[in-house]
Amino acid sequence: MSKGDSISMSVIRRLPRYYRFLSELNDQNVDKISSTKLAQIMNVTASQVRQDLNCFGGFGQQGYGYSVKQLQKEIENILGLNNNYKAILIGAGNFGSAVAKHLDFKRLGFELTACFDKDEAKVGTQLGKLKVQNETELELFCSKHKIDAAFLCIPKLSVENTLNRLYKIGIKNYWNFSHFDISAKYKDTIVENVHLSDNLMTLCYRMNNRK
Amino acid sequence: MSKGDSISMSVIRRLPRYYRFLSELNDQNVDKISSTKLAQIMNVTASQVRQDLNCFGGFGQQGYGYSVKQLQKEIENILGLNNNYKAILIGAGNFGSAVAKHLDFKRLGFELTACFDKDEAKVGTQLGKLKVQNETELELFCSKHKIDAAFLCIPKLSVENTLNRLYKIGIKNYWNFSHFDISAKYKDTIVENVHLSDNLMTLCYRMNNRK
DNA sequence: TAGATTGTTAATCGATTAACAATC
DNA sequence: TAGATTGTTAATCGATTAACAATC
Repeated sequence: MSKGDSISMSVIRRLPRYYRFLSELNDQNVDKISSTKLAQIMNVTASQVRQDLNCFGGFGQQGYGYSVKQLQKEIENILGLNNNYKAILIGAGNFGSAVAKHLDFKRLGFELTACFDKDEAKVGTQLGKLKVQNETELELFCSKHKIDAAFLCIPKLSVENTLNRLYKIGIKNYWNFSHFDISAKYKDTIVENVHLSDNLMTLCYRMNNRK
Repeated sequence: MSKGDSISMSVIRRLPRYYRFLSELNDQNVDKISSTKLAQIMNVTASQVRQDLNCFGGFGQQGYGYSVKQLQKEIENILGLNNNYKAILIGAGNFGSAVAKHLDFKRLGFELTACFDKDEAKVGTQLGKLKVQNETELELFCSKHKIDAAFLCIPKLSVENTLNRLYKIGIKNYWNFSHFDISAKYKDTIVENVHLSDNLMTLCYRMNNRK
């Protein structure tokens, strides 16, 4: 794997985990680490650590290891966490509120700029630092602000309609909490799905099949 | 792959998705489906569908296909969704509440029997059908009810302490929303992690690397 | 220099896809 | 019976691990 080749999703999905462990090491004032030690802490093989990192560049130094601070910074850049992508949240229900209030978007590459809901009762209420807006104002708001992504915390049946509107105004990156299969129907989109119920069913399977 | 061999996690994690699509087909009163058509709908290969299903048994009929209703039922049993595993939720914050209120646990193999929080202000408040209990009553409650799993919606720093208590009373199956690495430190546990922030960073990476 | 540890190539392992004989 | 589609084996592809020469 040489730089420039496209990176496999297996590697990409491991990056946030490297980033987290490196941040922790940095907080503990560890300043250098070898692939062997990092692998131990993270419960993976040293080979995998070196292979993964070398997809993006030679960040280490033979005979020494990796500088924790530098490596953390490199991964931060690879992930693009400094982008401050402008995002809007649709759906201020249970999950929408939890997401809005709980996550530190800034540190994750995003800035949450607005929340929308179609329930009149929710419109105008405060959600963290934001005021819930009426979903009818979606297009107007987005024409005023350059929005990069939408977090969809609405029920499956509402998704298609909302998606048509978002897609039309050029918002094509989604964080999707519903079971609506976005990428199948909307081309040129980037979708990350959160399927909590699939996850819970998997737990059920594994409990059911404990040896 | 013959029945009895242990199933790979890749296959296991696809089961809930099969289950969802089959449920939908069944709701639409479709009563038979071929691996080819199911594969089309789900955007996978027909080979994969047949290989996956045949890990568990020969549920189809040559020249005909699969009975939707029967296949759905089979996967329901494989996943163990009729178990009604008794679960408790720890942490009635943003995510804990959303989880408690939003998910239909019964259909996912669980029954949520209690919620705990250590914040006195939350104790006694209503969370869906449950009343939030003081976390100090954890052991007492669990000694009275046979609890199978715990949903951990508490911050990383609280996890270790709570986990010690749960582990001691024999609760070893966890749905973990924190970044605390449970399986590394607690043996003989089954853990499914929900790492929302990793997921969001992955979205960031992919936006950042759009070709 | 000697020791350590990377970057990278080669070997292995596992997962996905293709092919087709079995059979409804 | 002929057509369709499974169950299953074999081929391919990709991801992980091992090994080691390069080098700090």
